[in-house]
Amino acid sequence: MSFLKPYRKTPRFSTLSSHPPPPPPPAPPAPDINLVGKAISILKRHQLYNLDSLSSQFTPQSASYLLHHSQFDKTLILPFINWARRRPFFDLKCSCISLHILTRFKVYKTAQSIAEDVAIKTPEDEHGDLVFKLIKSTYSDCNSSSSVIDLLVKSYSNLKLVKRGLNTIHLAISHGFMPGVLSYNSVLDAIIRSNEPIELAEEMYFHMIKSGISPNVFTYNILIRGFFGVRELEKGLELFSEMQKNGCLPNVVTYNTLMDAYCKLGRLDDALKVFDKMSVRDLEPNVISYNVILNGLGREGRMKETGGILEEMKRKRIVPDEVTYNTLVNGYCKEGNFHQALVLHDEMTSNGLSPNVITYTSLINSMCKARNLHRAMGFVEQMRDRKLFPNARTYTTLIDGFSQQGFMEEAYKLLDEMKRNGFSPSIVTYNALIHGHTVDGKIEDALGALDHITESGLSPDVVSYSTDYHWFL
DNA sequence: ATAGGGTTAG
Repeated sequence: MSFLKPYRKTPRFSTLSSHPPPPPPPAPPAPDINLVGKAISILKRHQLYNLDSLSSQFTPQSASYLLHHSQFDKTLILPFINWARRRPFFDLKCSCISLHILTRFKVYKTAQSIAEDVAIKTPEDEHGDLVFKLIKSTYSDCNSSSSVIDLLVKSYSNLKLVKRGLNTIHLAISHGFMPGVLSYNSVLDAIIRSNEPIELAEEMYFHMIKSGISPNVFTYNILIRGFFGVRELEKGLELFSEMQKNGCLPNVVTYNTLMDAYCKLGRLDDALKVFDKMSVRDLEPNVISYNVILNGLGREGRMKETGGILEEMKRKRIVPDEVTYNTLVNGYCKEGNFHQALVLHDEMTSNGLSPNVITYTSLINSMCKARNLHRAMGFVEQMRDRKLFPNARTYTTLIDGFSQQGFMEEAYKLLDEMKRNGFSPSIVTYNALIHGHTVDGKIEDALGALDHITESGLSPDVVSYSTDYHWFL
């Protein structure tokens, strides 16, 4: 990981004949001490509403000055930050000072939200150097600690800005800071969620150990999910035993992760073995454990066995949640048992749970698959009556439903509506349309839809081409 | 303050 470029030496002192030294940069305008004094006294009297009249007089310098001056007065500074953070004078430096203050007072939620705003507002800071420099230069004046680095890395990771997260860790270390386990965990999670090569996650894992940070149960859970996700079961299982060797006990999340991974690989029986192992280890399965198993049964067309599982949940007083019902509704839909799906849909409401957009998307999908578009649209109506609105997946499901039967005009109307409502069509949406044109026999339109993919910044995938390919045969 | 479950295409 070295980006060393050949270093070109420039003479430290230029020749006598050269230009005079550049003038020092202009000093920033001084803070308005008067204004700051007024603002502080308003804050001391808790008259936040009176601050608004001063808003237009504040400069970044005055705000920084106030932040710095009153940084230890918690009841004064927190309201000020909340008031100031969305105002125009609240610049990058103000944000950084606030991050130090907020993490010192453990007000992580606000801190993270400010850090994310900063990240979004500085897209040119691709590697996070600019923000890091500011954090470092304000660090000691704010009596900060390395946890501000954790917060920053976590915020980058939340936005899947992997490069910035990774580079911030490296910058921090090379400047003598100590990123904690949270920095590593969040960046590992971001790597895996953004489908970066798993080797990168592995490299960071080794890096954290070399830097003296011990992985915890979160670290292992994140990595196990990552390795199973790319079908590297041996590596995942290796970590599962490694964690125990290192004295880190797997928890329910670890077991649920393993079970779900097995289910998604079509190995329900292995998932059930893991389930049994849990009770041997004295760990109680929770509602998520059961949902994972129910979903696994549904995927293999074994809905008959769900009854026994639900019984067991009842015995153990584990209350089915929204996800449990959605899983069951979806399972019955896939089996073509609409009757049972609707029974559960009703049971949901009578148990105080509300069917949501996912429940309806399952039902709509099964109606589309049964080629009953009328009933599919009926469910869309029902959704609207319940103040639920189709999401991108619902639209894609409907577009596919209409396309499958060659109703392309309706399909494109739905595409329009989808865009109007702020959803971006995905590659799946376009592939459904392409397939539709092979149904209605309009090859030019199929190729046109293929063009729409690239126009919208996506790239066609195997499905796009294989759909087309059938047509040329 | 970080980890796990449910909806879409050939």
